[in-house]
Amino acid sequence: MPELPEAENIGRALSKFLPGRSVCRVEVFSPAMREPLTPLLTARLEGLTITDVRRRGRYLVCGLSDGRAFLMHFGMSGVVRVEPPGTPKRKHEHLFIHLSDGMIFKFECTRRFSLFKVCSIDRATGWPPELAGLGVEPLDAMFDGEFLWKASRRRSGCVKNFIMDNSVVVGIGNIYATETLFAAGISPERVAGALTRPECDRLVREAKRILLRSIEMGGSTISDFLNVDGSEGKFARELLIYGKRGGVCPVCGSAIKIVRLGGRSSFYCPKCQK
DNA sequence: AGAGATACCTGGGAGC
DNA sequence: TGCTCCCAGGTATCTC
Repeated sequence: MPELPEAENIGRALSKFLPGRSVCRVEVFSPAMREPLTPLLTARLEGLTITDVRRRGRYLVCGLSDGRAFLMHFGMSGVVRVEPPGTPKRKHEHLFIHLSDGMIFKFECTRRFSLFKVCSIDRATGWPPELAGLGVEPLDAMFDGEFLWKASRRRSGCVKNFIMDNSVVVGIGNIYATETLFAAGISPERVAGALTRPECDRLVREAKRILLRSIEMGGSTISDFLNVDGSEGKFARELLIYGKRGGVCPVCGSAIKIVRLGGRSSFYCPKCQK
């Protein structure tokens, strides 16, 4: 499932391919994902050139020559492909954008949690208004131990839900939150407001390390721009605790426990994580 | 304001 | 084999 590292890699690949190409025609096959796709057909995109591709959290923003942009989010199952004409349409491909060079930009989403819409760009922020309210980028220098410590004061919820809160820090989903807490030796059930300053330092350090490692691993799976997918890449092999139902801790051998937090399964080692 | 629950959606797996 | 049920996930929205 695409999380921040996947969005980063898809964005990097698309930023080498899309800018400079123009939209010839838009084809919509399904009425809705997270929002209806039909407005794309009346958005008069034909003739507009894609100017740039930027990432914010798990969103990608593709600038257009008229000052507007495409806003994309991959939900859980979003896949982007660029293919030549004649390639058979897959079952869950909901949108084709025919480009000036004949290639077709395709958006696939099995579970329809993805977002694809045309939006404006706020002059003050340089980003779509839809993205106002997002928290800091986890790889930004602003995201440090002091930031996390201050942001967590008087927060009574558990630390796992706190670091997954997109209004605090963006792009840390269930998998990376689980792995980060394991690496930092902090129980997912700890009250966020009770974290110590050194614990916040560890959390931030491990989150950055794991995200960067995952970006690096995913990068090598994108060999060309004909198949820019959102698969998990090789990092999935390096998961130490996420999804290890019935398994044991790779550090101490204790049985891995599962607790449901915020409606999501949280794997942790009761001995290594306090 | 913050926290928790719920809905959205589909495919895959378990259990009968 | 075929049916039902549950689970996975991010985000928006609702309630308390």
